[in-house]
Amino acid sequence: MQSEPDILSAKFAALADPTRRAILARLSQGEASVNELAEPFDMSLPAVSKHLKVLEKAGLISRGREAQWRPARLEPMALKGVADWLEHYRRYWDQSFDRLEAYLRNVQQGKDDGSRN
Amino acid sequence: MQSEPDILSAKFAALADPTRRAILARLSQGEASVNELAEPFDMSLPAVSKHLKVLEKAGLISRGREAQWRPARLEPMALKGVADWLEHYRRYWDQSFDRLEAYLRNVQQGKDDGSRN
DNA sequence: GCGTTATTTAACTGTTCGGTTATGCAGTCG
DNA sequence: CGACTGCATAACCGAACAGTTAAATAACGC
Repeated sequence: MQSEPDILSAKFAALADPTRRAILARLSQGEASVNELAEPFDMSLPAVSKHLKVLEKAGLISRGREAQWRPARLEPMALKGVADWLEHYRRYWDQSFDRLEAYLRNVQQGKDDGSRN
Repeated sequence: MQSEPDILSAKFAALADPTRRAILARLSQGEASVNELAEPFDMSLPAVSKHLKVLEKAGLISRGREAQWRPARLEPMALKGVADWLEHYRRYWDQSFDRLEAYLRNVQQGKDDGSRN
């Protein structure tokens, strides 16, 4: 049932909410029930439940079942998918870093041409 | 002008659209005008203009001004911000990272047990 | 079965999003 | 100047989003 089109968009969208990122941070320290997850937030339980559903549809978490609890746990490989997308761009910011480094070297030598900022 | 609250959310939200990711991919090969960027898409120009504004507000691109063109260029350090957030979770998916970490700990203690790899 | 706890679903609401068309505006060219 | 190019803004629209309260479901403990 994960024939979702454009799962990457779903992941990014899920991560675009601070509440959901906080939930992931909490889950990185272990499973938690909905009530536990909701506790830090000034928000109704159904709202948290909805956030969990978004995270689950994005594959970022999965849910278990223990008696009347439905613990959520992190599904880290989903985050790897995001990281893999980003990796393609790493060379661009590393390269910028290199240029900045070169610029700073020049400044230090009193060779700043003033062309930047 | 980047006093935006929750810039990370803005970045994730900007990345959550396949059109915008395609624009970034295009820009990774160099600056481009709005018309050039819009060309591959079955979409009006104002729509693309809006996407660019979203990307710009997220800091992912910046705009120049050359005569009547407003070329967009990639702002890669913004992506680094996203990568840094993700990095915190790397250990959860990357087994070899754990091994590396353990290895480095051991090296630092001069206690390398040679078990890497 | 009954009450309690944990969670989801339903229905509703205001806001944001992604697109449209129409219009405006800046800069270039003749 | 006036026409044309490149792009942005305005106004609008339907769909999706993030929240609410109220009701339903599920599993437990008596």
